[in-house]
Amino acid sequence: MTQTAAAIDDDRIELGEMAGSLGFLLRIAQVQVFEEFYEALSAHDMKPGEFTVLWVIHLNPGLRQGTIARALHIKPAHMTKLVARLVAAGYVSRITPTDDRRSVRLMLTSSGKAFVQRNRDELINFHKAERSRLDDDEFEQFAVLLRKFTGITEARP
Amino acid sequence: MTQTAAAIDDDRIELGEMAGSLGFLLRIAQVQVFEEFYEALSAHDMKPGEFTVLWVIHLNPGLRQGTIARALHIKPAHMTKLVARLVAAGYVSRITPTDDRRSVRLMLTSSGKAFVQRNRDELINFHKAERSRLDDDEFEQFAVLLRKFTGITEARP
DNA sequence: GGGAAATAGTTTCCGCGTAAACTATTTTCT
DNA sequence: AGAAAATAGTTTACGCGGAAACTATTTCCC
Repeated sequence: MTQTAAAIDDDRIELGEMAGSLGFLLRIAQVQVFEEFYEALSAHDMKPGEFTVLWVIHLNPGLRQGTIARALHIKPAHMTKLVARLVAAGYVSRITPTDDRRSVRLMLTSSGKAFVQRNRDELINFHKAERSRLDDDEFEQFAVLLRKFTGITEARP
Repeated sequence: MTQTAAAIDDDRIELGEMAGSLGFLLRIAQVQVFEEFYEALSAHDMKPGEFTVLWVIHLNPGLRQGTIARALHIKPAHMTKLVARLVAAGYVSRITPTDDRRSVRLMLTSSGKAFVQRNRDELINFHKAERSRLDDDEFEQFAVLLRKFTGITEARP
């Protein structure tokens, strides 16, 4: 019997083995991070996925739209719309190269560069140790394990 | 200049400091876990959030719907629909207690109990070390850090 | 060279999850 | 007691993200 005391009194919830489930824990963690991100960024009217794409274009100008989508686990259908928003916002320009007219290569506009420059610290590193329940060492270890778990190394293998 | 080589050759993406962003890493990790979960569970026609709720009801029968929602970071509006699906599937019954007729308390039906019993291992512990890139120690350490990061201890504080 | 297959991206349509407004009930305050 | 405020959950309307089908272009291969 895993069952715990009656629990009809509220706000005392037994999670049991669920507290050992990575799927569950990751979902909660992600929601929390997302909420913080939103709080910090809603002023800029930009969503996490959008800034991530902006950032990757910043570091890899001229990459094909689909390549970025694959790396960030964004589905093509969504990528089309996401890029359209960034273009509409004036941050990104799409270039169809002559050697493969099916594809689209992405660049930052000067406005996009300025935005990334202006917000890089706030948006990328706002998850510093001091703002979380982890100390510096734990924070770093956490990031290491996340990278290993996801298969992300410093540069894509 | 953080910028890396031209990168017009595809499939070699520079993530830069993004690889140190918890928000980014958590998103990728969550997508991967979600995909595995789906693969394993689409046969049962059940989504992660739904099973989580089923599980929590299993461990805490008679809890109020809103209490569960808060603990699992599910918004009330969504909770209503999610519970409706579980009721429609015959797994959950809703009880309006006489002492507070605004509230709804949730119980598993016998069918719901059977479902949880039948699928608990597959659905909760399918993320064992052998299936991930982490070894046993790393896996456990990862879970510990996730719990600390999210503020989830064995029993809700 | 020319049709078949593959590739890049887009469009259409749909479900999940949310915010905001709403209903019903209970609690608080005077 | 009775009005005002708080609480529980629902309904409505909407945006994000995805699957499937589609268009355009390029590559394969006979």
